[in-house]
Amino acid sequence: MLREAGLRPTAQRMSLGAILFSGCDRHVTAEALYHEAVQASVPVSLATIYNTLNKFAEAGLLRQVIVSGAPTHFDTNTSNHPHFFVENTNLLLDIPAAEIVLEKMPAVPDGFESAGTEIVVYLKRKAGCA
Amino acid sequence: MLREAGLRPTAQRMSLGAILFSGCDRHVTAEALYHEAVQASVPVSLATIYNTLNKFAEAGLLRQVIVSGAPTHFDTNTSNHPHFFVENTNLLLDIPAAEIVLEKMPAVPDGFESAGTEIVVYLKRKAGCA
DNA sequence: ATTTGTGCAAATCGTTTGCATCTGA
DNA sequence: TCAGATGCAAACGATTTGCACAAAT
Repeated sequence: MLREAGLRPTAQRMSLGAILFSGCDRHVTAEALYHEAVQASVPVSLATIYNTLNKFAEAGLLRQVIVSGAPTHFDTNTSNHPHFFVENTNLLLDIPAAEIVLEKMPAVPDGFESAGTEIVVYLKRKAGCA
Repeated sequence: MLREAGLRPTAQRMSLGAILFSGCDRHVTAEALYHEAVQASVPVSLATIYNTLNKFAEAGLLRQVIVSGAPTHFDTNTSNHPHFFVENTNLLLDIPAAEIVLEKMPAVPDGFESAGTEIVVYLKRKAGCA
């Protein structure tokens, strides 16, 4: 899988890949993945986590999701789908692509091409619910 | 205007407000607004710019726009509209709300309520165009 | 008189980088 | 052998904060 993506299959990358891709789709931050790796006794540094996540994203294995007020998240589901994000938490949720439909895409200005669309619906806890 | 928003009208806030709201709709970063203010001989510190932008946003006078790979932008157009963002620049553009239509909004999970939707279409320069 | 904002510098957070070392091709 | 990856610690950029002072109610 790494080789196919043009990445050298090193020990760390294989271990991280196993954590990320062996189960269901998931969202991680660098920090969270680092803790998981440490707990799984994967010898890896935080810097390498950042490098690896960025390489994976570059190679199309992961999708970067930027949200306001939280560190960058990476999504193992690389399809173009929107997200919910709960404010003041690290909770990022997929929205099934079917749940939201763009009626019409805006015309891209001359000389440019689209490099992807990000849609994030911010959520807050309803008043009264602890 | 400041008073209506529940903000104390100080000299700095009035000057910054004048820069932001006297012309057409615009997008600024803290750093950019700081330089503008300095050039306009407004005595203000960068920390105050940040405070002011955050207060303005909180009060609903500005809208925060988060983009990947650039500092936070603030939009004087507080209506809920999507943006183009040109990668590796600070160029943020409004997309008229009419240009994009959501067919269907995703159901908000139980116990939460929506706090706003962000839509950003990332653009890159077309290959071959310097 | 009291509350709130300001300025500065220092602190913080997330992330990247320089460099020496190691490792996979 | 040698490009590329790793680890560490230091550097970094954007933003926030603590505290003394000033200004607004």
